[in-house]
Amino acid sequence: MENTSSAVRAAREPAMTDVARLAGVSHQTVSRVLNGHPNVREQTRLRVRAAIEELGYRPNRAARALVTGRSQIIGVVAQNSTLYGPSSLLAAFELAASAAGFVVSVRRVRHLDRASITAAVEHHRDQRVAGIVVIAPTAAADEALAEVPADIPLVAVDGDPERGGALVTVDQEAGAAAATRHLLDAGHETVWHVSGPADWFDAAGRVHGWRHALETAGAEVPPVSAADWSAASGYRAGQMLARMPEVTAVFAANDHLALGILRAMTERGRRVPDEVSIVGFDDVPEAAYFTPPLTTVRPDFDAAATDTLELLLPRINGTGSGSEHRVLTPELVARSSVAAPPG
Amino acid sequence: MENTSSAVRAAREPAMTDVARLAGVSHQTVSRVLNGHPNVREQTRLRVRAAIEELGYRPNRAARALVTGRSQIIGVVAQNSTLYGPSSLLAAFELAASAAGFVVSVRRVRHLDRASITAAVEHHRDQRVAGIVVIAPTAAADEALAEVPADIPLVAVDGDPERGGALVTVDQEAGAAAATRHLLDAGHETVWHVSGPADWFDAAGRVHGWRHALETAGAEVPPVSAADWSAASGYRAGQMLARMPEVTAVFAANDHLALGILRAMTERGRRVPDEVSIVGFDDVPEAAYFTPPLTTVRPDFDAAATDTLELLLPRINGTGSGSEHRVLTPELVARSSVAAPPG
DNA sequence: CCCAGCAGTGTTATCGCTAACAACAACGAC
DNA sequence: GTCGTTGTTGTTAGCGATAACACTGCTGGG
Repeated sequence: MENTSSAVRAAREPAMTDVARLAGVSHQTVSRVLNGHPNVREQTRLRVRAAIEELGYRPNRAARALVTGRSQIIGVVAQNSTLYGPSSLLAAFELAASAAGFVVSVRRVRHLDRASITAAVEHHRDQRVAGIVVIAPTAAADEALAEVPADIPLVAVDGDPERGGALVTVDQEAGAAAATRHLLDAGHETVWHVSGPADWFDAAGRVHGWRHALETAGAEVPPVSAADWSAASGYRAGQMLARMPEVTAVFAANDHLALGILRAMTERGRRVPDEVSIVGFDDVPEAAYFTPPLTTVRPDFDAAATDTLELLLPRINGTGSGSEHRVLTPELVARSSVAAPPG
Repeated sequence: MENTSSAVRAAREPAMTDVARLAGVSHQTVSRVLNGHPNVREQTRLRVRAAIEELGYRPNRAARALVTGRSQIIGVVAQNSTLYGPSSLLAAFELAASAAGFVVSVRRVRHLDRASITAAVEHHRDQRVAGIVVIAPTAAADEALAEVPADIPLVAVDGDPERGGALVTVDQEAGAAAATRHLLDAGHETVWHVSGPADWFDAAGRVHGWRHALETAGAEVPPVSAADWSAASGYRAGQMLARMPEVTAVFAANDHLALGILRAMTERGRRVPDEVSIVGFDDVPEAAYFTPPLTTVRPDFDAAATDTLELLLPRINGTGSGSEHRVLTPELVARSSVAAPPG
C-alpha cells in the first residue's frame, strides 16, 4: 500500500535513485556522471543529464558529506564590527571562496577574547568544516589558535607575525615607515603618532614601523597617543596635540583616527596641512574627500583574501606544509594633507 | 583481522556507537541524551555524558541532516560591498542568528542583477539551507525573488516595499521627510537633494519622502542630482550645487555623499553651515567628526537584524504566514551641519 | 583461438544518525 | 491475579550518497 496512488505521495525531493530509474541506469552511474567520472558512455551521460534536468534533481550534500567524511564548507571567525579593514577582507574572502566552490560559514564574535575565539572555532569544528579562517588581530585571539590541533586546516589573518602556522598579514611596519618617512621628507623635524589599541598586532606593528623610521632618520621619538580605532578617540587625541605648537606632523594609525584628529585641529584653528600635516592608514573610500583629502597608506585586501585562500586550500587537501606566511606590502597614497612645516 | 591491534587503527573520529559502547548502553540512548529526550534515567544520562566527555565525541551534523531532512543553516545573499548599511545589517544578523543556534552561510554577489541573485539563491537551495535571507535593495534583485517557490522560507531585506512575502525595511520616506523638515524648520526656503542610484529602493524612498515633505510645506521642488552612494559622486554633485547661490540646504541620500558635498562646498569657499546646510543619512560612526559634524538620520540596523530573524524563524518552522512586513522608523540626529540660511 | 586487460555498468556495504516500534520491568486498578 | 499503563531501553530500518568490487562484452597480443 505504500507508494501507490499518485495523489497520496508526499512531496519528497527526488533522490539519485529516482534519476537512475528515469534514465534506466543504476544510481551508481548517476553518481559517476555527477562526479565527472571518465568511464561513462557519452550516450548514457546525456540520458542521465536529461533525467536530472527533468526531475529538477539536486544532490544531497549532507549524504555526500556523510559518506566522504568531508564538507565543502570554510568556517570564518570574525569580530562583530564594521571596521573597514576586517570588513573588506571578509567580503573579499567570501567572494574568492565562493568562486573556488566553497561555502563560507561566518561566525561573529562580540569580543576578541580567547574564550570567544575558542568557542567560535569549536563551533566550526562541530560542523566539520573543511577549513577555518580566523581574523585574529589581537594577542588574545591569536593565543586561542594555539589550542587548535595542528592537523586541522587553519589560516590566521592579521595574527601574530611571530606565530607558527599559516598566516596572512599586511606589513604594518613597512606601511608605517613609509608614512613616517613621507612626513619627514616633507621637512618635518619629527612625527607624532596616534596609535590603535595596544593589544592589536596592527597597532603595535605601526607603532614599531613609525618608531624605527624616526630612529633611522635620527629624529626625536615623541610619546605615543594611545587610542582605539574610532574617530571619537582620534578626536580626543587630536585635542591634546592641537594645543601643542611643536606638533607639525601626525601619523594616525587609521583613517578614522585621522578624521577625528583633523576635526580637532580644525576646531582649534590649526590649519591642515599648512600648520599640521596628517597621514592615515587604510585608504577608506571616503579618505579622498576628507577636508583636506587625506594622504594615507593602502593595503590590498583583495590580495590578502586571495592569499588566505591559497594558503588554506593545500591544507584542506592535505598537501600544506607547517608554517607559512604571506606578507603584503601596502602602498602610500599621497593626497593633500601633507605639506612642509610652517616657518 | 579488522580492528585488532591498537597500533593499526586509523584515527577515526568517535561516533555514537563508540560512546554507547563505553557507556554500556545502545546508541539510541546516546541519541536520546543528546536530544534531551525526557525518558532517560538520570544515572544513565550521566554515564552517557561522561563517555561523551571522555571520547571528545562530536555529533556528526551531516548524518543528522541526512536523516532528519533539515539543516540548521541560514543562507544569506549580499552584495560584495562595504557600504555601511548592508555591512552593518549583515554583521548584526550573523550575530543574532548564531545566538539562535543557526549557522550562517554567506554568498556574496558581485552585482545585484537578477541572474546573480537567482544563482546565489539556487546555490543556497542546493545546500538545502533551512532558510534564506536576501539583501535585495534593487528592483532587479527583488524580481529574482519572485521566481523562488513560495514554500521555501525567505526574507527580503531592504527590498521592494510593494512586494508580497516577508520583508524588513527602513522607512526611508519618514527618514527623508524628517531630514527635509529639519532643514525647512531652520528657515530654508527649499531643500535640494542628492540622491542614491535610482534603481535602489532606499534611494527612491528617500527621494519620495523628500519631495513629499517639500510639497506638504508648499516649498518649491528643485531638480534631483542623481549620484551613486560614493563620496566621489557626492563631490561631483556638490561641485554643481556649490556654484548655485540659491542652494542653501542640501539633503544627501547618505553620509558619504554628504561628505563629498561638504568637500566640494569647502573647496568652493561656501561655508557649512553658515552658507549651506547639509543633512545626511545612515549615521556612520565618523559622521560626528566630519567638518562640521554632520546632522543625519540613523536607522537601527540591530533592530532590522532581529526583525529579520523573527520573520524567518516561524517560516522555517512552518508556522509563518504569507506576506508580512517589518518597517523600522529611523531617527534624526542633529549635529552642526544645519543652521539658518544666510541673509 | 585463448585469455589478459579495459571500458562500461551494476551490486552491495557503509557512513552516523534518528524514527518507529518492540521489549520488558514495575506499578496500580479492577 | 490479570491487565493496561508508564518509564526505560534496545532493535531495526532507513536517509542518500560514495567506495569497493563484481560482472559483462570487446579488444588485441601471443
